[in-house]
Amino acid sequence: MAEKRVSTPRPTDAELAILRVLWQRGPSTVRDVHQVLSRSHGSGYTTVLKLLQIMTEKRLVVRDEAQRAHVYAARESERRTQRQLLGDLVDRAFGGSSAKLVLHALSERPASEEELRGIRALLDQLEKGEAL
Amino acid sequence: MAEKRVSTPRPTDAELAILRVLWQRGPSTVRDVHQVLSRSHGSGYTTVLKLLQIMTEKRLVVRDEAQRAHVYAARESERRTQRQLLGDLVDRAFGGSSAKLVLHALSERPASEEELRGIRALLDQLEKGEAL
DNA sequence: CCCGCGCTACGAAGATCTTCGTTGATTCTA
DNA sequence: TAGAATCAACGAAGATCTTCGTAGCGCGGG
Repeated sequence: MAEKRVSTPRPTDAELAILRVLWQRGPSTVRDVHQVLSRSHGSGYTTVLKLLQIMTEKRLVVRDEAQRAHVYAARESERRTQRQLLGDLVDRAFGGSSAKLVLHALSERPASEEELRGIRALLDQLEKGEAL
Repeated sequence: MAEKRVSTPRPTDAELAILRVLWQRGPSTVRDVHQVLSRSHGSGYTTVLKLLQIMTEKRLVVRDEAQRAHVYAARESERRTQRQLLGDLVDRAFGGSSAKLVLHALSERPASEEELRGIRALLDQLEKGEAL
């Protein structure tokens, strides 16, 4: 008897590239996604199609077959997926400490003034013990 | 003609598990690594050996063959590897914005008072325009 | 001296990922 | 309406990852 996947698996690199297009454009056809990706990626049409078919099986995306050109949409929000990926990385490489990760991230890639203000605001909230 | 890898590739999950043992224990034999991993992982001895051999080819680790039981050590520091993994994730999933990642990380997993102070200190430095 | 144990090396199998060619069906158009 | 364009489906190939069985070597104990 086959196991039933309880949660969506971690998207691979190619799958994440597709998800980013879907998050950015909203529900899209294979052609839509392919045209965006072909610029940066150079991947063929049927490659994108196959990926989307597999992602449908994996339940990373949902497919609307009402029209001849099926319309795909990301199943999980960008935000939620980012959190999952972060959680994975924290566990796999940072021993579970998100603060360590934050320090690395900030020292690696400078953020803008405005972004830093946003982080300070969040710190303030956290120190007040407020839940998010 | 084969291309010469200019930088070490991104470690896979299994490879990262081994690297974490090496970072924690320092230079170790296959047996050492295997004993640590077999508790949590259940992986066989020759599996760990094979991984370490491949990681040697990929230059993720260095091997000292002076003794009959070779001694392996991580080639890149834990810190540097963590930065690379973070940079990858920022590019692949966060559109290059490390600030977005920080916000997610902090709101996902609360940090301690002391850790928050560390982050504030770093923010101060960044706002003064100091390089790191 | 010789056997067995610990160790490396090798190769192969199975899984997953990524790619794309081909086929056949549907829709458009001249 | 016939041919062209568009599309989903399928399968297969090649790459990488992970696993482990087996072979072969050297060392140490009996």
